[in-house]
Amino acid sequence: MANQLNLRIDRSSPVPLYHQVVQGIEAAIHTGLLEPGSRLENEIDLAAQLNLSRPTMRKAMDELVRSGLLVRKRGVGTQVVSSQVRRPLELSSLYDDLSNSGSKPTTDVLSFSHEEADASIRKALQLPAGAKVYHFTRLRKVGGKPLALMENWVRDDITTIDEASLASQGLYGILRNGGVNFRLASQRIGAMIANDYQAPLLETTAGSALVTMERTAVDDTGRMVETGHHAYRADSYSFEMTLVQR
Amino acid sequence: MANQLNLRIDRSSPVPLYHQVVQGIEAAIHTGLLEPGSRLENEIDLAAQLNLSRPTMRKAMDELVRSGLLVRKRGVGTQVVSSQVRRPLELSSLYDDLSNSGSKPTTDVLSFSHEEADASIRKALQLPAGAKVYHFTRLRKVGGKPLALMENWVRDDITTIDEASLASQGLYGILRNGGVNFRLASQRIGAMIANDYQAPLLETTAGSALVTMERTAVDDTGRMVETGHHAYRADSYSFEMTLVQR
DNA sequence: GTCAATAGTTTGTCCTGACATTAGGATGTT
DNA sequence: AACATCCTAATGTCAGGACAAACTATTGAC
Repeated sequence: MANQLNLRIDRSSPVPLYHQVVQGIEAAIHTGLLEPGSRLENEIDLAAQLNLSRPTMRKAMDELVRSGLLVRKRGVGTQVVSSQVRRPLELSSLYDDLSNSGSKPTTDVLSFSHEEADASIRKALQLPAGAKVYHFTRLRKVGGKPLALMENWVRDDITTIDEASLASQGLYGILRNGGVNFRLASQRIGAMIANDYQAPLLETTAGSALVTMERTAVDDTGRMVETGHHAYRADSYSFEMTLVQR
Repeated sequence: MANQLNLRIDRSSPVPLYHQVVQGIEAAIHTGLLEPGSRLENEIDLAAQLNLSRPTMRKAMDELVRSGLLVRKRGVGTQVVSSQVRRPLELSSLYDDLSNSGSKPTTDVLSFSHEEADASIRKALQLPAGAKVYHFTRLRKVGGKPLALMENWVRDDITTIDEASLASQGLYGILRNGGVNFRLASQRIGAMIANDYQAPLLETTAGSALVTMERTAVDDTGRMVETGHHAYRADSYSFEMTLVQR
C-alpha cells in the first residue's frame, strides 16, 4: 500500500483521461517505481485518489492488462506482471523499428515500376482487372550491412510514390504522410533457404537461413493498401512478441 | 438498416451478455450473414434492439475491433472488415491448433528427465539455485509425417509430468489440467538451417530451412511456468497472425 | 489440530445518463 | 456552378451507482 503512483491528471488536456492513466502507470513500471509482482491498490481507491470514476479507471487498467503489463484476479487484486516479457509486436514498419532502436537504416531501391497488377496481386489487394500498382524491390541495410530484401506492391489510387522518397524513408511513413490510416495487417512468418538471387544481395551464401514474412495491410476504410514479401537474414533478425490470454 | 442479426440474448446464461453479443456477431460474419465491408447499425439502435445498454454493446464491439473483425470510425459507423485476414495468433499449443484444424497429431517422447536446472534455464524461469525442472524432447507428427522438434523445460512445483501423458496429449493440456492458468507468453520467431541431429528426425536433409520459436509462458500468479525451443519444418509450418492498430 | 462454514475484499458485469468530437452531407450564398 | 457554413448522425469519453462472483482469511465446530 501507499503506492504513491505520482500520477497527475490534466483535465484540460485533449488526451483522454484513461489514456493519461495508462501512460502514467506505464511510466511508473518502466522507471521501476512499480516493481514487478507488486500489487496495485484496488480500483475504487485509485479512482478516488485521482478524482476519476471507476469505469474510467477500469478502462485504463483494461488497456494495461491487454498489453500484458498488468494481471488482474477477481477477489485478489491487480499485479504488475513480472517484467522480462517484451512489448507486443506492433503494426509498424521495419524502418520505424530500426530508427527507434537507435540504428540508422538505409535503403537501396533495386527496382521500381508502375504497372498493371497480375492476378495474384489483384486478389491479394482485392483490385479490379486492369488496376495498376506500384511494384518495387528494396534492400534495407543497417550500419552498411544488408538485413532485409523486400518486394512490395502498393495500390496507386491513394498517393503517388517515387523512387527518391523510397530511398529516403520507410514505406509506411510515405503512406501515412499520404493520408493512409492503417488499421490492421495480416502476416505470415516462415523460413526459407537463400537462393542465388538473394544470397549475394544479402551478402551471405546460398543455402543460409532466411526468415520470411508476407504481409497485407488494411486501412481504416477497409481497403487493402499494401502487400509484400520480405526476407531477413536469420542471423540478424527475428520476430519478438507477447501473447496475452483473454 | 434491417440488418436482422438474428441475435438472441439469454439473460439467464452464465455467459456475460457482451460476450454473447461477440459470439453472435462473430457467427454472423463467419456464416456470411454479415458481408465484408457492410456497415452495422449504430450502437444505440443495436443495443435497444437487444434490450442492452450502450456500454454493454460497446464492450462487445470493442472486443471485435480488437480482434480485427470490425472497424469503427467516429461520425461514420462500424464496418465489417474485409475478410481474408486471419485470426490473431493465440496463446495455445501446437497440439491444440492441430487438433482444432482436424488433424490427429501424435507425439514421440525422445528424452525425458527430472533434473537440476542449469543457469540459463534458471534465469529464463526465474528459479533459485538448486531448483529442479522437467526437461524433455518431443517429436510432433501429423499424419505420420514429422512436423516439429520440441525441447522444453517446466518447473516441477506445479504438477507432476510423466512420459506417458506427454505422449498422449499436448503440454499445455497437461499443465491446464494441473491447475495452471496461462496469462501470457513471450516468444521469438526466427529461422535456422537443419543440423545433423534435427534433419533425420524431421525426415529432411541437413541444410534445409527450419522455422524456430523460443517461448516462455507465465501463469496468472506471475510465475514463469515453461520455456522451450521449437523447430518446425519450413515447408509445413508458418506463423500466421493479425496485427491491430489501436 | 483439522476441517468446514462464513464474512469481507476485490474485481466482473450491467445499467442510466450526459456531453464532446468528428465526418459527411445538406444548405445557402456568392 | 463553386464554395463556405451549418446541421446531423455516429462514435468517443466520462460519471455514478448497483449487484454478482470469486478468492482470502478468519472464525467456528468437531
